[in-house]
Amino acid sequence: MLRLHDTATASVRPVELREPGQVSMYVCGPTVYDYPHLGHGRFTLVFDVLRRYLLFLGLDVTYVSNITDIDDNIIKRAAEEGRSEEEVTEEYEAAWWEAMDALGVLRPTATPHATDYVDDMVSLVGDLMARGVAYETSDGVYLDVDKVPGYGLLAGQPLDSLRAGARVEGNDEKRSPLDFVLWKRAKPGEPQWAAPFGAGRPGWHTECVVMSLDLLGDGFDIHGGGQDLKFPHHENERAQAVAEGRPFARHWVHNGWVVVDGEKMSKSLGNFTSLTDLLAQRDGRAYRLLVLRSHYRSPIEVTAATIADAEEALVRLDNLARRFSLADPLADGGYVVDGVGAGADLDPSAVERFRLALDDDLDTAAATAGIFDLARRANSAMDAGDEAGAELAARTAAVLAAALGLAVRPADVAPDDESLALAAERDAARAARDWARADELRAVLSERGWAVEDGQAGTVLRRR
RNA sequence: GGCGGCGUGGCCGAGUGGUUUAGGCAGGGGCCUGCAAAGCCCCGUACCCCGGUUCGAAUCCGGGCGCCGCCUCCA
Repeated sequence: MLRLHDTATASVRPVELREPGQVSMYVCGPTVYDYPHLGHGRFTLVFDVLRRYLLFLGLDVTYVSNITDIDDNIIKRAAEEGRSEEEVTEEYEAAWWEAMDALGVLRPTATPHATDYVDDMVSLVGDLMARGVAYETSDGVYLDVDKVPGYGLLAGQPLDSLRAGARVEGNDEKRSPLDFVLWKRAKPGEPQWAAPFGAGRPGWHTECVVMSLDLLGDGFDIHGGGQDLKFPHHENERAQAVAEGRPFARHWVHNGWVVVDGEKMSKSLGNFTSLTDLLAQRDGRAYRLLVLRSHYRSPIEVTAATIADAEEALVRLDNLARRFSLADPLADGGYVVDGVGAGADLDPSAVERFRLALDDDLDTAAATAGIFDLARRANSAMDAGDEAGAELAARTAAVLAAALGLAVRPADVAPDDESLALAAERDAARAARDWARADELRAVLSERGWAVEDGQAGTVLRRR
């Protein structure tokens, strides 16, 4: 039984599904006006891992994640660069998917775009007005949060303190500082859609509630996102659903920050690091492993050193894959279904440990530790001549790693002919016990970027 | 100001009222090896400070110090 922390109750509790065997989850996606950063990488990895674990458990998962392709930042960016909003969103959405693929994040089941849902959003806003919970001002339509029962559930603090802390805005026709915009009237030259309450564009909080309910239905199972979305974004999505009388998410899951020098990494602080840049230089699996080794609700520090640390750890797993000629279970880009249930031959106690760890609020750190333990057991058994036991442990390690989306593979780049010739020459030298020549050739190969190991069949080359 | 979180061995980073070690990286010693690499074994006797509860606390409670976050666009 999977238990997850639920922001609405501020506790870890069992995930109770709307329909047995079926999981519906919605994860707030990016606003595509810039390249993705490390924070985007973290939340997509966290929820990818959750999704994969649900799949591993044999559940059907519908995973919806939106693309926000209309918003103030996009308009601003387009104006700055003298091009259309569409050109901006097209470029950055492409960069987004490229990064997701490099991270090995499974594509969502559905990827709704805000601009495809404007009609529905207009209907929702009109309905909220008709119900008397939304009102017009000179610049748009706002939700009257005082009319929403239970507003503040996700914020985790008294409404009064939220009000006290709310920024005082210049144009204040709002009835409460907590009221939020559902529809923004268009200024001249801005993208706009017709609506009974004036041409304009939807507010950010409106798109997610409309798209999630449309694609997943009332009372879907899990709604996820970064911590900062708890309030006001998710609170406000929920408020609209509540005002409509529709059951919303059953379980709220929020992941922790990426931290730089002890501070939250964010666009407003200007200390963010591009995910695209990271992936251009490093193995995407290293970032996944880094994310897996900490708890999803804890902050993680991402630096060159912590990435390098993860890369070294990955080498250990790749070496295991090489030693045991393990096939990458994710080679086809898919996911792993429960090895035991599916009849795969795995170490049952290791699988049990893995499941206990993940069932406990997705403790990927403990699950990952188990995988490294399996690696040691596999190597150890092999050294002791227990081939069957070794292979069982190794295979289990690879499958469980893959269940978390971590491909373990030899990762060997095929050596070029010249290097192979040098390796063959070295074998000849070794056969002739010409150690000086053999060492010399190792140095040459090393300079060509190969780690040289003496296997039973002779010189083995692998990329350093 | 309101609310919340954190402080673990050289580094990253889990976890927990005592019994069994998180795990990884780096470092030291050993085995293996022609020498290495990979692998295996051993090692550092960690838990911010001060009180309290308890047979026993790093883990619970109180106080202190330090750091961080949310309340505002933000994953």
